[in-house]
Amino acid sequence: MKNTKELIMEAAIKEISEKGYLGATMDGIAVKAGVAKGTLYYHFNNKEDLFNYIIKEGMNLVKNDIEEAVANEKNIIDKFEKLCYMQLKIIYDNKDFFKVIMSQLWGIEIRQTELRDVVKDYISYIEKYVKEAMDEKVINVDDTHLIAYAVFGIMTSVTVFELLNDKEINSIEDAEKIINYILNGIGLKKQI
Amino acid sequence: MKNTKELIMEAAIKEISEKGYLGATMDGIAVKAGVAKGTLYYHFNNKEDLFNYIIKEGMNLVKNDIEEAVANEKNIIDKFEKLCYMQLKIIYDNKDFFKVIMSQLWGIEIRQTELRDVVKDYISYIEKYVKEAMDEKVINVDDTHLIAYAVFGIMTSVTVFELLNDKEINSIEDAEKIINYILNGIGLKKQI
Amino acid sequence: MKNTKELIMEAAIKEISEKGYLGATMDGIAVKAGVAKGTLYYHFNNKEDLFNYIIKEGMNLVKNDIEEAVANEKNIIDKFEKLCYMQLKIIYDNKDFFKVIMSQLWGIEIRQTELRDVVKDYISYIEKYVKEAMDEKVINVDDTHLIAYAVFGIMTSVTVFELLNDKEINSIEDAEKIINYILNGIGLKKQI
Amino acid sequence: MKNTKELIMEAAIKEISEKGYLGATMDGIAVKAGVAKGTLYYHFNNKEDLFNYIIKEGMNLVKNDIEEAVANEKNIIDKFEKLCYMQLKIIYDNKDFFKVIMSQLWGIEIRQTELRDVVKDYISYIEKYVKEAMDEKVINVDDTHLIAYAVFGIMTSVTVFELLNDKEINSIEDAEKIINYILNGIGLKKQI
DNA sequence: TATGAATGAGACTTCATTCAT
DNA sequence: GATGAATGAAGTCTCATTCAT
Repeated sequence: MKNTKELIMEAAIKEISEKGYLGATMDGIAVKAGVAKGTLYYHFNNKEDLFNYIIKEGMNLVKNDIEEAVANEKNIIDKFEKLCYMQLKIIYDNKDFFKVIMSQLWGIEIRQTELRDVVKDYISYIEKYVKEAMDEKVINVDDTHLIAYAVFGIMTSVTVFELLNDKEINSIEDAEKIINYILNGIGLKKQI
Repeated sequence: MKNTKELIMEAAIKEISEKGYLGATMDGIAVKAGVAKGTLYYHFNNKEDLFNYIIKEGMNLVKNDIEEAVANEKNIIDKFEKLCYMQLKIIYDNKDFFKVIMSQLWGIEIRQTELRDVVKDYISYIEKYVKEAMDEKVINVDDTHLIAYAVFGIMTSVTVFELLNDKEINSIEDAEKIINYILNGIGLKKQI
Repeated sequence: MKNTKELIMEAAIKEISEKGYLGATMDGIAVKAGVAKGTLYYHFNNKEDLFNYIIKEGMNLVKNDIEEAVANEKNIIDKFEKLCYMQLKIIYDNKDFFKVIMSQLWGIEIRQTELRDVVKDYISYIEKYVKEAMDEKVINVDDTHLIAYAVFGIMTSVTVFELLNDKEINSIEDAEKIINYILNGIGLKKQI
Repeated sequence: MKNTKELIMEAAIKEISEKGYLGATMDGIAVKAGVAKGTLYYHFNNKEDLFNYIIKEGMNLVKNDIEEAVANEKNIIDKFEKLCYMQLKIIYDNKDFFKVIMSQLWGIEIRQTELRDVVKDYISYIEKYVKEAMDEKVINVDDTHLIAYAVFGIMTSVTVFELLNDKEINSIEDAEKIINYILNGIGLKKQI
């Protein structure tokens, strides 16, 4: 059985994904979590704290999931493919969380600059694999930094896609199409 | 000399790009525009009207700019390249406007679903060229819809890049790198 | 006719004198002033600002009134008597204001240390006259600082008196009794 | 070793002296007492009960201390001097408690009118000695009531003094100066 | 056309109090 | 005796909107 803090986190992700950080109300979160408003403040200092907690906690889960899956792969090509696959899968499984991330990326508020640091961290993580692949000569790009962002951009476009088309693209074929596109773009050739 | 309505529009774009739609205040916009708060209500019915006006007006300018530039190109390859180039250029030139777009894309409020229609329209416009290129056999993809979104995603990743790195990538070389990546991904071969 | 800001000030003094700073509510002040709650925030940044404004403005009025009255007296004895008389009169005329001062003197909050600075200033002002009187040999005390505080204490005791006895002591005889007591205490001898 | 209820009382006096009755929180008191919040409610019905208990208990201790000391004196002059001395001493020894009293004297809440009754009681007690001294012709005043309040006012001014000057006046000389001033004011002549 | 004082609904937050353990 | 998670009433404050000038 879930404890109160977890209930609140899930409710907050749902609420913020729907209304954005400012549009989300503590009342709304409380109702969604099935607790009294005061309870939110028993577990978190304030709205911003709750937000930051969600982001950090959420990103940690994402990273751990990917790290674990990628670790099982042997060569860099499979690793990179797995990385893409896992990221797509995680976006599918946590659409609300990613909507929170994407909607809060823009702007000059402190919570947003902090959020950006978390995302930056994550993209560095992607770049690490891009570099590795280039070192092993299986791909050929001249700006790993830029490429890492492009990979991230394609990924997020999936969320945009779903948002704009009101339909889900969670079949394996769709995932493969996207991954193919990414791999093509960086000239990754499968070694036969 | 700019008229009052234009001053307000520019101020609103700046304010909303910094704070988001909800974080932006009519007070803040009035100050940035150098007019009294009441004046905003003389020119627009309310905050949402002002927002919608900005989006529609802004997107029209973007489309016209692209259409005009692309029209001058003869073959589909050049057209597609020009499309990419123009979109990057416009994003560079109107960063604040694109931040508004990106930050408001997510969520279930009416203004957001309306905004999404505008963006959907724009992506359809990209897809038109993808299809055209495929019909002419210069590229080979099996899901033009998905590809159009990926192209859009790469574009937006540029904005993310700048946001996260606090530096501008507005040199021609950077643009070319990105465009190359996009073209590679769809297997576009320059005809010699 | 009084302007809105004055209405708010008077209402705030009344409300705070009755309930203390924390017990006073912005709602209560708004009702007493006959304006909407938002109007308070149009004229003052927040509750603390409103409080500080009242204290500073109020003390200035008090000082000006005293200064003016004392200036008309020729010798130091008359001046000192006038000072006492004026202070009593002002306390009578502005009981609510002095209740605010007295109730907020104690405690470690910032607004309270700021208030204390204002009061300290005022007591220094009393001490100035004590010193002057000692220099002219009409009184004989060995610690003007302490005496100034004692004078202030007697004055405030008047407020305590009224508070505790639910009756007013605003007759001239009462005032003279108190003044006499003060003068006796410092050994001031009327020069015949 | 102190029992829990005593720990709570001391913590409450400290907390209320710092923040006032309304500013003091049950949480803050619990932390200062080193007990859980619920424990406060095991020992007291509610915040107001805790407050009233402190006031009554505290004032009883004060009165007993004074009564005991004064009883040892033979003639009225010594008694009166002792009374003043004891009161100053008690104020010095229980500054926090007196800050609570002084800060809560003003206002129209029930707890405040109850507190005033306790203080009124105490001042009557002073007046008793003023009357006695007058009956014995060692002092000469025409309004014992008013004088009792003035004496109380001078006493409290000591607390104000310390508060405003951030320094303690607990030397015997200081005490004597103040007592002298009081006695002078009422024309008490030491009988040789 | 433009202004800015005034409004009030609704948000965040605090905190005395309860109660199952 | 003692605890601390949970509650919700009530407070401060924000801000889109109105309207007389």
